[in-house]
Amino acid sequence: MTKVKLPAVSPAETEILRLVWQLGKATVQDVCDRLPSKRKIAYATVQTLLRRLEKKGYLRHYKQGKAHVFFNAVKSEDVIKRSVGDFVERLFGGDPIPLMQYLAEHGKVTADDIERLKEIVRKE
Amino acid sequence: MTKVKLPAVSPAETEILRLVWQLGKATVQDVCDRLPSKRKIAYATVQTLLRRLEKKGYLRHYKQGKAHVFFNAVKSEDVIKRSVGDFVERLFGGDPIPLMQYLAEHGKVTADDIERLKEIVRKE
DNA sequence: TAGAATATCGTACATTTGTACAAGATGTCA
DNA sequence: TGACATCTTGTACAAATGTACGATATTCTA
Repeated sequence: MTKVKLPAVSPAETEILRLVWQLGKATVQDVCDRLPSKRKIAYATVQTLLRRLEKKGYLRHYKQGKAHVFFNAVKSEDVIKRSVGDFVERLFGGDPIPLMQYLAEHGKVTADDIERLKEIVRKE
Repeated sequence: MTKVKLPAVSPAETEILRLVWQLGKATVQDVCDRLPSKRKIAYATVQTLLRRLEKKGYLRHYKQGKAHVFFNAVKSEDVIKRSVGDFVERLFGGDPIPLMQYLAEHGKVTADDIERLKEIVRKE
């Protein structure tokens, strides 16, 4: 297997990476535009984050006019797997149930949502 | 309200904090002992983490013999709320459902677990 | 085609984080 | 009481993180 371990994605990087996933592909400007208005962060900062994500191997880019268009270079599943795994490990000692309970209680989760989860679990 | 915003808890700190919660109260040694055997980390490092957690306001300690016994100083709920909130925000844009789905698929979650979640949701 | 926009690039820099050694303080047991 | 085992304290330090300025390059547009 050719699985080279990628460097960890920092929180701020994660935030940006997610937006790129969401957009499919995106320039620095695109990402800036999609940032929640609360989140005040300079264009240059977003740029640095994108650069770092590329350097770490999570993104790539091609040029379009003078702008760089970034796009995903790694299955987002993989990033999620690792992030969630890490997170659950540290905060819940690896047990996902307490996290799900917490989310059920505090996230706006409906009975329907749970019903759908049941489907998922059944299919294993 | 007297809610002073506490400094963020770093990942490594979170790991340690959780162990203290689990133990109720704990000396440096106690924490070291409960570390998963995979996790190789020096006594002194654990100590630093505990010191930092205390400085940040998450822990306190009293003395017992020559050792410091650390204990929780903030409702763990609060820490969890913030950590999970942050995490979900960055990786899922604030929507808890995809995370739950991910967990349902990849965590070892049983139908029973889901049933219990339903109870929780119902009670809102 | 010159200037206005808009991008990237190089660089910087204060903090935070993760990790830990060395020295000094303190408690314990023979 | 003195040696031994333990602890805490002070301190260090490299790497990662978050944030961004200034200079330079590249495109439009009037």
